[in-house]
Amino acid sequence: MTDVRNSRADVVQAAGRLFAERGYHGTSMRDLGRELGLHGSSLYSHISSKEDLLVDVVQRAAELFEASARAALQTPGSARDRLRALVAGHVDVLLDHVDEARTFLNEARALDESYRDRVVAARDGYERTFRTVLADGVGSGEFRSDLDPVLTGILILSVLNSVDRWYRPDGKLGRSDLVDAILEFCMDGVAA
Amino acid sequence: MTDVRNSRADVVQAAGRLFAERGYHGTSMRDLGRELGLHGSSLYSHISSKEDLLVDVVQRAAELFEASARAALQTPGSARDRLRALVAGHVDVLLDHVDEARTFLNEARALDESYRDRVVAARDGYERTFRTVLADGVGSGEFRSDLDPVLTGILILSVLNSVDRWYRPDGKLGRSDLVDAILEFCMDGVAA
DNA sequence: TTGCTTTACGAACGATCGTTCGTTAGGGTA
DNA sequence: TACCCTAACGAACGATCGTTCGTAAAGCAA
Repeated sequence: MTDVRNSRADVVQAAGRLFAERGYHGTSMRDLGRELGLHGSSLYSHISSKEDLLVDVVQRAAELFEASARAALQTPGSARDRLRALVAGHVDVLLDHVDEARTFLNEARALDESYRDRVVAARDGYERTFRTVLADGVGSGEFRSDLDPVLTGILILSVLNSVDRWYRPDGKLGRSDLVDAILEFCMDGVAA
Repeated sequence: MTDVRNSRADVVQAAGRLFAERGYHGTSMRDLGRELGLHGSSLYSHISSKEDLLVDVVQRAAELFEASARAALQTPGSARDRLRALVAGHVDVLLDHVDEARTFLNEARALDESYRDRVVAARDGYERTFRTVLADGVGSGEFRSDLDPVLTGILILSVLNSVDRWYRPDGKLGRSDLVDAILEFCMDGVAA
């Protein structure tokens, strides 16, 4: 009844799950097959290599982060509002797509050079979005004038990228509470 | 001449380097041998299994972090002084022993259950040190009374554990500048 | 000198790796 | 009905994995 056959998307999703949990090199094609109730060799009906899977997962995460940043930049209002949107968007991507995000953050080194370069470029561009908003806020007088946008952007992203390591959505800390807490922790060092 | 033969410590150190760079599963014994100018099989004159190496590297990092925390706790003065010592000590361990620290933080999942449990316990104890100092500061009125020691400890450690991902010691930001910047970023959200 | 210990070699082991290939089962379309 | 295409099988490939073993060279102790 319900589809017993798998699609390429199913394979990519399961790959993201295992790559995030055990790492790319810690996941064999037979492991991945077992996750879907398949033989390892059957996966090649959907993909052409294991690295293809990693590329797909990482690319998907990159797109999600980029889309989130683009949306946040279009938030009307102050630089602080845009920073808030950036942070909230990052948390959303991280928590709604844990596997892809984790793989993006931790397993990109397993890609070979050309793909890895693209990941680094994506990461740089994303980080630059934070820097830009921070610099805007400094320019408009919203943030402290001696704030270093580069360093502050890095520190905020450090906090954000660790969220999935400790946050449990079933606890008493709801997601919006989480975003508020992070903003408070970071913004207090930012406010003018 | 200078010793041409390797000791167990050499092997463990090289293992830390490769595990940090490529991950445990991404490093073969023959890779590790090549790093030392040896055949893969020769490593077994020094160790009894690959996992032994991971245990050694991770254990060494755990000891370094624990020793740093113990020393910081004995710093005389205010809670803020002890927090400063904790942060500076963490940065020192992270930057002076990058490979062990990175492996400790990222590759513990490759350990089998009993060892992994011990790493988690060590991590919890270390985190508890931060919580304790933060709670002390709240109790003494140094830090904001509504500060959540658990959450704040996690956020500070998030910043700290990412340092090795971006900090380059040859840049214009010296190590003490780095510690100051982190403290400022975190403490502003902490001060009463 | 003789002998012991440490370190390294290099062939070889079985297991597992990513992947290929010929085949088959089944649902959708004509 | 006949056809085709997708998804899956399962055996098998060569490569590499962690590891074992018998051996040899070198330094130190007797």
